[in-house]
Amino acid sequence: MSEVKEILKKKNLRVTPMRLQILDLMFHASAAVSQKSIEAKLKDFDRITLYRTLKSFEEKGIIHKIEDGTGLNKYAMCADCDEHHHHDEHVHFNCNKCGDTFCLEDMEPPSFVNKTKHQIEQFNIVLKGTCEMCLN
Amino acid sequence: MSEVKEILKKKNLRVTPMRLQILDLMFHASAAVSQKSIEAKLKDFDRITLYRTLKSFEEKGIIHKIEDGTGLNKYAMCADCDEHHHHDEHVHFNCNKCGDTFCLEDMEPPSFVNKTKHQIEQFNIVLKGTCEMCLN
DNA sequence: CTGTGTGCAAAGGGTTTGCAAGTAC
DNA sequence: GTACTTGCAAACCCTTTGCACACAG
Repeated sequence: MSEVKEILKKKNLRVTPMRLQILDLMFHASAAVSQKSIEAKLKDFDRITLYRTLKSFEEKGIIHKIEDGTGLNKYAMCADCDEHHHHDEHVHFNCNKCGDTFCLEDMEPPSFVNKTKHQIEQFNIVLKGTCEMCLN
Repeated sequence: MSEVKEILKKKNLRVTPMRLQILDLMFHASAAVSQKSIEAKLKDFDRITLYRTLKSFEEKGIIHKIEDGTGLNKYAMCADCDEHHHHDEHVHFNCNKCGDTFCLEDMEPPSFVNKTKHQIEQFNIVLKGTCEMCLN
């Protein structure tokens, strides 16, 4: 709990019980979390405020949004992002069976040689398949 | 107009004016089209029916949905899809300036060597940047 | 004390469902 | 004629906005 407290202070966000619990939940999650799953676990907090909380976390570079194609936006802690730039150009993986989404920090993103006439600046890659847990 | 008529017949969908016009629009579009842009061009048709039309086209493998990260879902004709399988594993490109999205049919998708413990089966790649038109 | 954060109510937007009338074949 | 398709109304869900109260610093 004290780690996440430090994160909030470092980003000049006020330390409130709601923020602590949300951030703690994400800090210890093994997969990216959807807003829905946060609501389910933290029932007593207001759903609308949760939108604002996630938005401010995202703006400060504490978390990043993952569009994994399931329709549900998910969020995960940023490894090295800040309010100026999101370094979220790593590969994401979404399991077709359990629906969980992970950041594949260890996987090298492919270099896109610019064969098209368009100028490539960023990219978003989501791999899909069966995750380690569901394979066994 | 006769090409799209053949497509509908081949997929066992009834040939109606609405379907012809929607499909014709997508057939001749240079970029993927959003539902909003279809509504703008085909004002006289019912918005709700358009949802169902796009859904049935997608289910029959005539078009595929592209989630380009703009929030607006877009659709493009499938090169070689059918009701059993979508071969939409080509790379997509989204322009930050004009917002247009293209299928990069010519770009070879990278082969993902399975370095993770998860089993990779499909992928979704969206490149972002500035398109040819906006560069000039 | 001051400004930020929270909760509630309401509004907004996109999407889906139900049903009767219309139309392709 | 029959089954599919359409249009309209209403419902549903997710997300945003406005505002008064509560609370962190």
